[in-house]
Amino acid sequence: MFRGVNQINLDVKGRMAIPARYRDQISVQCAGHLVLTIDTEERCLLLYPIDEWDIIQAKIDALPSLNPVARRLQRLLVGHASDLDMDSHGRLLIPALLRDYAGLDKKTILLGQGRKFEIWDESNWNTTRDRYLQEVEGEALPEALLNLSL
Amino acid sequence: MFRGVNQINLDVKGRMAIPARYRDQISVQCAGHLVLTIDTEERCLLLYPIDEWDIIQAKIDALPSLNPVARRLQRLLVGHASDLDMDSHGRLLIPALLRDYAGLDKKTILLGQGRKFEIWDESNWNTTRDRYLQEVEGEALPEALLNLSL
DNA sequence: CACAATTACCCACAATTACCCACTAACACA
DNA sequence: TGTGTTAGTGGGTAATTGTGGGTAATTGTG
Repeated sequence: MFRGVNQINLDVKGRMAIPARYRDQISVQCAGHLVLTIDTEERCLLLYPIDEWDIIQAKIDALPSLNPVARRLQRLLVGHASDLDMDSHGRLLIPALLRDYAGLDKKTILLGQGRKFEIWDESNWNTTRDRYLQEVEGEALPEALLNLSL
Repeated sequence: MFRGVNQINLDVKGRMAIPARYRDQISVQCAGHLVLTIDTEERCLLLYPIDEWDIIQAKIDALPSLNPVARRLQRLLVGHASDLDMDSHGRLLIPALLRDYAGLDKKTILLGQGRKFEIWDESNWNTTRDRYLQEVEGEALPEALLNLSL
């Protein structure tokens, strides 16, 4: 289970150094083999260990391909999915197209989200997070959440 | 069960010394392995023993991830959750991003809250506490609270 | 087939963090 | 009130991690 925020600087080549504390787990789980794709709701990227991605892609493939919503998901998610490998220093080269999609330049945020990571442009993340903090208050919570005691 | 207020000074490296009376329980319960995340209502931090946190994260993970409110909670809570270990002197290094979120500089408050702790900037805590004292007067209590005998 | 652009691999330095040690303050007990 | 013990605080050092950049190999393009 991945969690936690990390501020990471991309270098001029567009490489992102994965924080050391995640590397062991990534090496064990998927031998450093990851898949990066886009998030369809927000301008951020999703980073999956290959084994987790395979499960997701299987689900997407199983959707009825005549359904337009399903087709759209297939094109967006599978279409943008890129295979990445960590280099010897635990870095990932983020493909230029995906960098553009998420508006990444230098300062980026890596967000642990359980089975996957999210990658955000730092300023985009800050504004989005502040928006979330505002919105969470006073909104109708789904029933499952009402019983959540933190 | 943790309880009580403690005024604690962070040192220049951002470390917080856990009061000695809590250390034994923390060591026994979770071998000094804790998780720190943000509170979404107030600008303070929540500190959980790892076993308590695992329960919470499992609940959050189980929420439907297409529900926007659930997504937001996942991003805020899991996204900010950082693993911390007590050092040999019972201190925790508070990550810089979380320190910023809660506005911690030197004088901080550690608040025992049952299964977890809360960490506040001291002046923020004082104003918030005073506000609470004001608000409690004359407010309508939910039924569950009316039957509470203190 | 040659050239340019990109990518993979490697090395070097800078910054951060983990670990350890030392000092001071607080407290309990005689 | 003195003494011993524990807790709190500060900081030094070594190892690890983050960052930058060079060069060779590979790929794409004309």
